[in-house]
Amino acid sequence: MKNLVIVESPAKAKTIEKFLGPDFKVMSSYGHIRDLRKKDFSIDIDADFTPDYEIPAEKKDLVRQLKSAAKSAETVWLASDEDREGEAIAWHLYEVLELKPENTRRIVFHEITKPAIMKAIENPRPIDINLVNAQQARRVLDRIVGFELSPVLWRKIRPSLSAGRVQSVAVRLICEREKEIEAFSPEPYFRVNAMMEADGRALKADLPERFRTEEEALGFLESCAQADFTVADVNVKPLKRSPQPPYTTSTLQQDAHRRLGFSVNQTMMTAQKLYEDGKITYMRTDSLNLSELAMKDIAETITSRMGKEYLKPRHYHTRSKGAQEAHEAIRPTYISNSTVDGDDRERRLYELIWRRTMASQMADAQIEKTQADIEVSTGAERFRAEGEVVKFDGFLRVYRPEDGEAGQSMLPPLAAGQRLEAQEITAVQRFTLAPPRFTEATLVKKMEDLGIGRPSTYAPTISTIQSRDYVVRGEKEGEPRLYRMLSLKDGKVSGTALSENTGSEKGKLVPTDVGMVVNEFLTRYFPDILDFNFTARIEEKFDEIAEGGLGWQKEITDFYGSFHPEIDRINSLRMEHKVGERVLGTDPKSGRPVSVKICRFGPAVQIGEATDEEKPRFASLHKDQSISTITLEEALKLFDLPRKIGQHEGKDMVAGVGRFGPYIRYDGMFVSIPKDMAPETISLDEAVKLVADKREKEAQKLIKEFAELPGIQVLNGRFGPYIAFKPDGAKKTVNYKIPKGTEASSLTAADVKEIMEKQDAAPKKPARRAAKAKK
DNA sequence: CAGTGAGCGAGCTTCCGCTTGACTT
Repeated sequence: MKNLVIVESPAKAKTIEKFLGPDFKVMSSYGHIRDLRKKDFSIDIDADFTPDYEIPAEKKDLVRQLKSAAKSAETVWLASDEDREGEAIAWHLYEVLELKPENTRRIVFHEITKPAIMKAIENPRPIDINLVNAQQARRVLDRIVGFELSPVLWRKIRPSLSAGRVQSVAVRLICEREKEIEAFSPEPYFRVNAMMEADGRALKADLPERFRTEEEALGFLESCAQADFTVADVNVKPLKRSPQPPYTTSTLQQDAHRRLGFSVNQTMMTAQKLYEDGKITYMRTDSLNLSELAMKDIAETITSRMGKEYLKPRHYHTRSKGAQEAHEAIRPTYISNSTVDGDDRERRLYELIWRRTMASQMADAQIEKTQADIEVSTGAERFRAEGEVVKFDGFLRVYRPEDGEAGQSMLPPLAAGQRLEAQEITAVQRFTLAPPRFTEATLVKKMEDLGIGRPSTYAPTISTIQSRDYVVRGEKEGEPRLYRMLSLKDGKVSGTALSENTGSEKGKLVPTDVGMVVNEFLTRYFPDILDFNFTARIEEKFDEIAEGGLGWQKEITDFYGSFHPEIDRINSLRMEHKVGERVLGTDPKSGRPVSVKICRFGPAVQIGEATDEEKPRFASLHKDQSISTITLEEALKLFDLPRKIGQHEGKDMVAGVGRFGPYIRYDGMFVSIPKDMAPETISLDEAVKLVADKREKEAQKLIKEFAELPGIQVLNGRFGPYIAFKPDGAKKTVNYKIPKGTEASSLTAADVKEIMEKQDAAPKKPARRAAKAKK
């Protein structure tokens, strides 16, 4: 083999191989091939922070293949991305594959086009060890922060918690926003608008002033009853609107959320599919750049479809902090395809990308904005009517901005001095708005603004803070709120009370008690790490390392020198109360103190102290309760459960609330209590019925068992029939799936045995680190 | 969420950034 080219992504490898011809074999590293060992700290502090790298098990096979390919190649071309991580990947490849300097070349290209790649091949350079060292500094710092901070949380708050340079700041943003919302009290005001008529044509006008009270609003409406309305002046001015740049990961996530209702994860999965199918360019990017070739194609498409007056080639420059711009912006690979095959999501996301890309190279929209002020004869206030006429649609032809005034209607022709007829004037009560909770997409935007996280980590970070129980996607619908509406029609003012929904948390990111407590703790004791500018500041240091002006170990030594003593200090602090603990008062029955805090299994109430003679009693908070708001009464009420409802056939019937919600316990079995009943009030009769229903269901559950296979049952489960096996004396059952197309009721003992053996022999898939890992 | 409802206590948990798997029970 003559040439081996190694890139990071297999989809990229496939494309490049086509450009390069038969003398080149192109393989992929699938990202990093080596990292710090997963479990241990893996940094030798005493040996100048020497990292202990390993090839993860799942990469061993790949590395073997790369190594043998490299051995038989005359020249190896390391073509990983041109950024810090890419340079490190090249270096790790060089080391691990034991490459030789004389036949190794490092090349880079920002766009996957034949000329760009040919040019790269003609301009190889050595591996930039300074850039590699900047990556090592980044990697080592993140490990130090994460692996020293997290254990502090285990000791002081709860096991298995996590903290890190990125996730902890993300949680902080959400917690602080929540505190702003809690501290906010909405102020009512009245907003007035009018439906008017000019020579038989309707127009809408608003009053720029707001009224603070209903009395003031009423007074104004009443004064309007006798008033004349006259156009005072009409102001027409041209307005230019320009398109937005093409998508990056972050803006695509935001726009797909707003316009298509996609979660950040959905967007990334869909984009990944489009990328693998060769329909769009790489989807994890912070670059606004379009290749010359793409610009040319887009220009041609615009010209041929819409005419050259719609074309305006534009180059965009990124403003985002820490952008590394190793790729292009996200764009269609072939702009002439305005749609693609695929499922619904793929088609919609593609179309969005196509529109935004096209628009980014199109002419400004020319708009004529008309503004008319309307005098009220009885007072100084003036109504204002606004209208827009699009003189030339430009980029609006393919992409409409979501927010903003686009779409305002036209006004009928108006002239100064013209009299208008008021049809109806209404004053509607509104309320000042608290700052909005973050959605996944707006959190990503904020993180990008702060330079925290990278395109490849936005979606995973959002998953992490949710799987750690720091943050949940809100489910509360909000509450109805009454508001007043006053209306002036036919000379009479009438008032109505209306209701609207407010405070909905649906789909918004809401901090949990654990999230709040962890955030309070970290911001108090580690303010430097939690500072919104921490990442930006160390990025400057990493840049210096990359430029060769600073040794990476020196930088890490400095950081560790100030960070680690703080860890020791906080660990040794003896705290009288647990972090986040709130003392509610005393239990009137026992006279012992009552407090709420984060316990091993989450937020809980505790009566008494561990040092007391009698052991403390515990009760978990309900899902809708919070450490910060629960009262003593509510807390004590939690100890009313589990409650003995009575006896049935000589056995106790007990109601309680567990990890999976309200339940009835009877004769060693548990039955969930449905939503329309409560454990506090459920009657013995109701409970008996629930138990009977469950027993009946249980009876239907068993499809088959076999005398010769003890402990094995064929059962009817939530997802259909399955085989359950409980080894003798074991606590847990092991389940096996029944192959598709097999009738469960006709299974024989031999069939079952065979299914089980087959699945036992099948290789287990590597454990996924997901939310399921929790107990 | 293929069963379930803490507390014993040994041993475990944890970071960020590159990449895609093989699954839909």
